Amino acid sequence: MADPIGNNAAEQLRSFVERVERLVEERKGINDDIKDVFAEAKSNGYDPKIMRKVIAERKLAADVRREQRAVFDTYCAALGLSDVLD
Amino acid sequence: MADPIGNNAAEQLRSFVERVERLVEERKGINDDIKDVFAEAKSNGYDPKIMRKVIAERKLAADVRREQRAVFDTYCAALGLSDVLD
Amino acid sequence: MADPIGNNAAEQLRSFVERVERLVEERKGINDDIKDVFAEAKSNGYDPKIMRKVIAERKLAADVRREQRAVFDTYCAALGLSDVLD
Amino acid sequence: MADPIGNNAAEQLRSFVERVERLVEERKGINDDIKDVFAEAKSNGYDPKIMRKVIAERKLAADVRREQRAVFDTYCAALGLSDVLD
DNA sequence: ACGTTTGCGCTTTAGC
DNA sequence: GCTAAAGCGCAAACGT
Repeated sequence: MADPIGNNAAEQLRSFVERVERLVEERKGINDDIKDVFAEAKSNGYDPKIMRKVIAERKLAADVRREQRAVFDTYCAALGLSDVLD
Repeated sequence: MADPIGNNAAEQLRSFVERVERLVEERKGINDDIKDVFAEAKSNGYDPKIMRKVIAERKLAADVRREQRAVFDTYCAALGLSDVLD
Repeated sequence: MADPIGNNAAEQLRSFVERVERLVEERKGINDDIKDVFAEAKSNGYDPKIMRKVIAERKLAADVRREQRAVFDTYCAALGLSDVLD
Repeated sequence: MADPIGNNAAEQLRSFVERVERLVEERKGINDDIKDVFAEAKSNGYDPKIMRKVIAERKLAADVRREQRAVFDTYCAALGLSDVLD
């Protein structure tokens, strides 16, 4: 039986949609894992709320560092320097 | 040298924090993957916006089905029936 | 004594913050009022839980109507019609 | 025409429901006002995100103070002291 | 009075 | 960069 044009397209679209749905499922799983870790930490006497603050702080610090590094790299490139911090 | 009390706690806390940070990283990776799929679909001529609508619709339908199934199970349990749809 | 630059800014910021805090207080007051109404209704023999369901239902209906109206307006605009329901 | 029993009840119920709905409307208005204040602050160069943090901090401080005051009052009462901080 | 469950507001994230 | 939407934590409310 011949494969009508449009059928392939439908299959392809279906494939894309299902790939996204699969990834969303995975993401949900990870979110659940995160909740589990906080719950476990809490049962060990740590305050989840404060932990979140700490994590946010570390993330911010990392972002700042990344940004400074990017500026530094830009300057090095502008000056024709090989990057000494590699 | 002995391990002072409090040090273990610090290590444990650090472990929890890093586990969360690792999971957040994974989640970010998945988000990127999702974006990639949409980009690929778009380059194949599919409209990402409409795809999102379709996915949302499918999710909603799945939720409704899940809900109906839950009600059905409740009724079966109430009637002392083994669940024929298992 | 002169008013140093930066002091005005601090005052302005303080003003914004306090306005928000005042509004949050008002909101809390309203929430308390709502609780009072439910309590009064309950003491008159009405079931708060069912009342909440009714209110939610009415809200949902209103939202749906609003949404339909938005779609209608969109169509009117698309067709270059002045909106007859204004 | 006589007023059947139950009609008064219906009116009363309707009154309660509408009072709640009215309060919910007011609350929504306040929420909008809060958004407006943040928007205005932003247009004056203040960062709403940081403002929120500041407000949360102040609230926390106020709560702590309130809590300490409550404990203090309790102790005063337990010791038969009139509360010197009134 | 406590634990469970639902609704609300906030935060964060993604798209435009 | 801004605006809209989804996910999350939190708090109040109901049942035990």
